[in-house]
Amino acid sequence: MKTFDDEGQRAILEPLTTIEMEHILKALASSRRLLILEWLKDPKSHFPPQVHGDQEKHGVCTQFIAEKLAVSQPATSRHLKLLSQAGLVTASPVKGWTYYRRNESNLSRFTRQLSTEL
Amino acid sequence: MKTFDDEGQRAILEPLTTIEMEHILKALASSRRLLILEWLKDPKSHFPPQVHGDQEKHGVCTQFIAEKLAVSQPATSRHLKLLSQAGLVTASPVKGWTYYRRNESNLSRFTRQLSTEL
DNA sequence: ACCCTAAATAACAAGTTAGTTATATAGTTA
DNA sequence: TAACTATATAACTAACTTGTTATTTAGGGT
Repeated sequence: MKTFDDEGQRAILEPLTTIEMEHILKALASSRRLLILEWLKDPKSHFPPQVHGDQEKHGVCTQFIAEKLAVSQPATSRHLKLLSQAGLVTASPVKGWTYYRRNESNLSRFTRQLSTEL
Repeated sequence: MKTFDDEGQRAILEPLTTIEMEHILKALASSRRLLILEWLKDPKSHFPPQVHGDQEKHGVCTQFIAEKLAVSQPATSRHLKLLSQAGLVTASPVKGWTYYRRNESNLSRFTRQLSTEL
């Protein structure tokens, strides 16, 4: 549930629950998943050019991430699912591919809240 | 290794390594350990008065934390060891007791770095 | 319809985490 | 020294995580 402030610009979000914070921390407590988030900051410099979807706009397909992680496609798929369930990345399924990109607003919402609550 | 700025006031610390960041995230990815950190913000309101060491100054003894967590003393000891190894709490062994208190500078160093790097 | 590709899911093995009880260690006190 | 207390460690078990390979699902192209 979210509301908007007077200017309707910045979303004013409910604070993340303790359980959500814990899920996010678990999602981040993995060198592989931290790497994925790091790479997704700048897809162009970390992944080969994508002939189908726009990397900047929709994100990077699972295959590319699996190759760079050097683990199997199913293992990669699970890492991405965990990140996605934690709200740290957004999945965009398009024509057989699934593209993943960072969810910047949730990432910063998390770090802001952690800074004040921890 | 740390150096100090011109006024010698605030410590200027080396940034935490990726591996240290990951250890901290793993230490935080536990509801039990998050609770401990929360309780240690205000020992007086969460623990019985301590006749031996000063709670504010040295921290809270293992027993009290074990009782409040409602898990065994050894399990509690391990949780505290993980937090301590991650640098998030400081252990002060005094006369048979070990007191644990939050390491505020490391906690804020971590949240600051996470905010910029994540 | 058939084949091909990408991704997700299922089933399983290996390693890690988190709990337990029992024991060892260290300091204090009678 | 012996007894008592607080904590840490050892040994074990159960549950969770993370990897694998095999299979299923879903789309697109011929």
